[in-house]
Amino acid sequence: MNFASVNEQLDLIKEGTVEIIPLDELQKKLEISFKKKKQLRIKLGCDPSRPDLHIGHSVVLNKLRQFQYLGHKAILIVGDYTAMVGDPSGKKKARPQLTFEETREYGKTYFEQAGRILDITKAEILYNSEWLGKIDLKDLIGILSKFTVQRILERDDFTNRLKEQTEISMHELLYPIMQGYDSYAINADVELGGTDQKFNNLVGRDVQKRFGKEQQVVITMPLIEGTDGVEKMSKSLDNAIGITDEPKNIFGKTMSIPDILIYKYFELCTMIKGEELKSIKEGLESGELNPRDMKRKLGYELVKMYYSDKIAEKTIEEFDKVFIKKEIPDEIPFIKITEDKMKLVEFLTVSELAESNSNARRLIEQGAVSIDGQKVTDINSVTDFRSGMIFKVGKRKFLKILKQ
RNA sequence: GGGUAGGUAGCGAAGCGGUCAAACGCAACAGACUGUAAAUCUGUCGACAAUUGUCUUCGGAGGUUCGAAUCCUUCCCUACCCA
Repeated sequence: MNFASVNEQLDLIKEGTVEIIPLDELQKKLEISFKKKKQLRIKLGCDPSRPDLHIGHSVVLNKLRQFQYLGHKAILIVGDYTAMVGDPSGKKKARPQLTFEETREYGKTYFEQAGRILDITKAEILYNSEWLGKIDLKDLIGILSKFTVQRILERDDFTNRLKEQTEISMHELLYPIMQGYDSYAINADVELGGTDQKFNNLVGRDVQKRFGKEQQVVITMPLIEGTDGVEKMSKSLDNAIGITDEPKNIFGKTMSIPDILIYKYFELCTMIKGEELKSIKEGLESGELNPRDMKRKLGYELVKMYYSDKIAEKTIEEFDKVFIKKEIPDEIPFIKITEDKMKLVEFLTVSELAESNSNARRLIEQGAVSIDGQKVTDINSVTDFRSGMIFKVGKRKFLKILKQ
């Protein structure tokens, strides 16, 4: 294994990070690793309950990939133990407790998706039930006695929640310690995480210290805003660009982000680095580069990352066709129809172009529905089906009729 | 164990006996416009039926009333204070 020089590694690692705590320890670790030709162990914890990854998750995964590229060992920890215990912290609905089988299944999905970014074959994959499951109450009390309530409550989240009077359940207080114990159990040299994980990851350092191990370095990465430009990217807020989304959706959603987010996405979600990245930043700031064009490029890069350059080109073409030239895309989903005619409202609902009959009527009233380019505004209209007929609802829903 | 404040549509948050399918904000959807699924503006945003009608919703279950999200009983859940 040949490593790049320590300084080269450091420069690359620093890119895009928020904090490296502490930086000099990282340098030391890299020096030792370089001398002894020994891989550093880079830990990333993943939550098996939500296996749909989006490009917000990719920020940290990209960093992990970079470590792999530099020759280090990526270690993915699946938090199956915590998932099996079940986290009831959602306000009203207790999250369902996952079974062993489910955690394995979700874990698998996670690796499948993370594998689009990482070289999963070279990563070490561990389930924290392996060691957490063996801790009995006596051990746990021993571990807990090394921490104070004050220390755990220091965390901003908890302070805020106390202030805002939202509940904090007991096990949430334990989670940082459990996560920290993972670092101890696997001898992590570095732990990666979003800035929201800073506290947890720092507790990892404490646990390692208490148990007489070398402490890990904590690297935090920014959280990115979702396509709305305001809230943190998250699937439940419906502002996420999923890495398994269809190409046209990855591209389209990218085109819908506010201009201020363009650079951030380039920096954190694509593989563009160094000079090229810098010129994008400067071009956008000076106004030399048209934000629209940069968004196109961003969308292209993202589709390329998760699919291929060919598909990315095709996606751009289709986008131009539909949204700029207002034409019909090449590939349209189709529906097989046996009836000769049907009320339009009813058809829109059964074909799922509209959610309900009421919704279908609204869409027609709003002029959102057209058949073969002819706008339909009569909510009582009856459609005679013909093979090849094309329905358009709103800007981006198309459906072709195949008569049988 | 005692007390207090609460649980309202995807979220946040009004309403506190009829004019409540429920203000307002955000999100979402549609239209216009454009540089794009950006910004801005306009409209829509429970379901069914259609031109203002019916049905199901305001933590759950009962009850009072011509009439309840609004009052009563009871149960469940949450936060805070006291013990």
